[in-house]
Amino acid sequence: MATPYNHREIEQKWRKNWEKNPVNVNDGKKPKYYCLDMFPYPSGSGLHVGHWRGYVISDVWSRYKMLQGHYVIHPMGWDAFGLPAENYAIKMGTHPRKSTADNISNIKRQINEIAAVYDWDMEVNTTDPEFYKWTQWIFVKMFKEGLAYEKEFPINWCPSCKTGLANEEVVNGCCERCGTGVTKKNLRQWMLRITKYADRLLDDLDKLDWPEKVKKMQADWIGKSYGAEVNFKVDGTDKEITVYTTRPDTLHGATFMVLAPEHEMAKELAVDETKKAVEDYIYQSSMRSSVDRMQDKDKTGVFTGSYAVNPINNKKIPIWLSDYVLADYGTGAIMCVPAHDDRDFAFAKKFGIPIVQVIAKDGQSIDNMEEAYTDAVGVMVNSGDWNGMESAVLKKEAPMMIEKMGLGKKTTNYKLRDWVFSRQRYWGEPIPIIHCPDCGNVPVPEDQLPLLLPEVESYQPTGTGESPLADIEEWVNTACPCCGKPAKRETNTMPQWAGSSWYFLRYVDNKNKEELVSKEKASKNLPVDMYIGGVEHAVLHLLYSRFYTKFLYDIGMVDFEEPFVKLFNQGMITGKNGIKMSKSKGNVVSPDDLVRDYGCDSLRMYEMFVGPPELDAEWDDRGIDGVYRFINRFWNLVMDNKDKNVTATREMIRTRHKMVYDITQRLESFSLNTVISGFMEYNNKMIEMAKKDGIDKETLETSVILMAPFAPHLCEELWEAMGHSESVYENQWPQWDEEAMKDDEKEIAVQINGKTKAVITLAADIDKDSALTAGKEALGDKLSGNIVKEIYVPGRIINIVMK
RNA sequence: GCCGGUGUGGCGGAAUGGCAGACGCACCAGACUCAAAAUCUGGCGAUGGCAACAUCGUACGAGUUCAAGUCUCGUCACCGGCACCA
Repeated sequence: MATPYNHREIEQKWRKNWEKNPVNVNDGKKPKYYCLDMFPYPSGSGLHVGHWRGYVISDVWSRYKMLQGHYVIHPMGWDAFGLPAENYAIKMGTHPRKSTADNISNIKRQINEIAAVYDWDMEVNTTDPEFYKWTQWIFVKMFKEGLAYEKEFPINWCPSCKTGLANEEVVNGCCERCGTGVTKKNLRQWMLRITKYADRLLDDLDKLDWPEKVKKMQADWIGKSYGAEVNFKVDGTDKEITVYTTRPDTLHGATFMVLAPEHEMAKELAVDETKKAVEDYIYQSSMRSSVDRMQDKDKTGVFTGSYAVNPINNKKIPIWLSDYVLADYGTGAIMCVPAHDDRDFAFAKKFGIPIVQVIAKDGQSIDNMEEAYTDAVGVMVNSGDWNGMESAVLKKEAPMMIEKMGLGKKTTNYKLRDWVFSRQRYWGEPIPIIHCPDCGNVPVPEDQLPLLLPEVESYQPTGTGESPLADIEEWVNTACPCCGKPAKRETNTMPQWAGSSWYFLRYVDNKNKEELVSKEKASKNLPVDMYIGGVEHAVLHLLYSRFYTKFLYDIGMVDFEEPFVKLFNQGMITGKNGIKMSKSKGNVVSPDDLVRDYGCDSLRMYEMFVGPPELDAEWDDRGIDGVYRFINRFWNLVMDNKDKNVTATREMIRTRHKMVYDITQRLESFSLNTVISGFMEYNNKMIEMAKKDGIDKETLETSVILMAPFAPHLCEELWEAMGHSESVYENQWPQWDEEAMKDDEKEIAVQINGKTKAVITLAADIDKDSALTAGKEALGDKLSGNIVKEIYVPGRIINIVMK
């Protein structure tokens, strides 16, 4: 018996060896492959087995690509700005820089336990001034291009985090981070004009090899719709109100109009009798939180006292205010066609407004509509010249027709809003803008970047909704770079997304003092070939990164428009009953003990074995025993047979080629759980063969190479034990030969009417007639009655259909 | 409400329309052992039968097919996303 498997010794040994002789080196000849992990926020609680899974997936993929002859760019870094460190600072008085550094060193130690081929020379940290210099630089560039602008308007405000939020950060009316109900607050904010890129962000989704689900989520978020803007005159005045509608075909059915309470004309439409009610309604709406507005589906509203004129039929229709109309979508005003829109219908019913049907469903007009008919299917009625037209046709043509008639114009709309980019917090990149009374907003000159984040005494946001930076007078007061007169610095900081929107560019040139990334290195190493991370970033991070990349493309910094060619979202590892692992739930499983008891290789393989990588999986410690046993059996098989000089039999050769084929196919389709079960199956098969005739060395060596992406220490050790002085990663990924894979004989199920009655073994190349004859023979007595049909699927099945 | 996804043994899960349950966990029995652990061998969907075997079985109901976990239609359940977007 050979030495038993000792994971501690082996793993220590190879860690040291790899440090001296790295296995993933850029010799300048190999083609590059950029495999990127979503970089972590260095939280205080460290890594659990769920984080491991993602990092193991990307490392398996990286090592597989290495074996296919690539130099793999596989970096890691830290998304280290953000609220937790700042809140910790408020509570404990520790500077975020200190707690962040501590967390990073702890997590780095844990990540090293994974034994991934990360290249730490490429490490980046978003809070490093040498990094955020460029985060600020991009902002200055955007400002100069007119993409960053200031605006005062009611933004999403989290009362608990005491900061403004982007639309993307509001989930069901609550703060994405802390879950507190979001309110509106009127504040001066920095905005990024992401809407200017809406069409490109939408259209370029087609180019991406991403999960359809994520592409759809992004498309839905951008929310492009086609329709028309129609102008309505306010009766008795020369004022006009413009509405946006996707259903201009129903224009004749518009019997009232509703404005958002925040609409600029809301107040002036009130007449003496309605003035008080209108002002009350506007005030009440402003006080309601988003959650409130969303939960309460019951329509509220107030009549302004004014009327508009429907331009298509000159009918007078009342103008109402209601908070079901959103101020920041379309024009903040809508025409209401209660017969063909659910919300308008509910509103009209509640307030007794007439309902006029303009599309006849199934050619019928309905007298007392019970619900709105929202399909654009049917013939137009009550619609003047449009009567008799098909609604579906009219829906497409109406925008152009309306434009020709001079009633409005054809237009498109998006749900995507500009990005609220400023935060009233300390631990983020200072926005490099100086407010000068004479020159207006002046960016900090590029040669003066980075604008360092100053020290503060208190991290607590100020009561006025300003950042703690506002309290540092000597920092705030500065000279205008333009005219030299006294001016004030912007005190807001950037959101956490600022650094993560471009970090993947910096890895490949992280020490460059002159440029964000040199053009040469960018075009040589990017874009990212494979991006691996959780699906929770399907909208925010991925959309922002795409936006930044397109901007950098436009200003000539990079020569690609999409940062991530391929995307893989791994599922979450949960505790029992699918409960998310968290410190507060007490169900966090730390990898540390498992690595100690079973070894890194066993944990890596078990992480892959728990289930399909794209699905969530409940963690169960017990399963790792199975993987550990498998590794031991494999170890013993190789160690006991490596020196026996067995000549390969036909069966051994066949098994080897089949193994290469199966494992490669499963890897290519990212079915990593079945790769592991495949190893187990072939291991069982090899053990069985070894018992009979021994096993040849080439088959053993092949299996070691195939397993190397999954169990690196084990495979290096076995490879060395088999007499090789170079690393197992010096090999090329094995190839299979179709001919060699072919079986001589096949087991064929013999069925009557689709039910298996016998199983026979036939020569693989048998002809149809002989196969059927053999099949019928095997059935014997069971074959009674009239044979209607005989089916032979080579290598699989014989089915005799009888009456 | 709309849009996705999923539904298979006690459990995790596997099956290019072709023998459902690979592989593993747990469990049961046997071997080894003074004994236990470890290891090895065998068993392990349900019902009936001593047995060979038979019947049923992939959420539920229809359908297409020689053949359906897989394709089509409908229903239910759970998960995820969006949610008054005019």
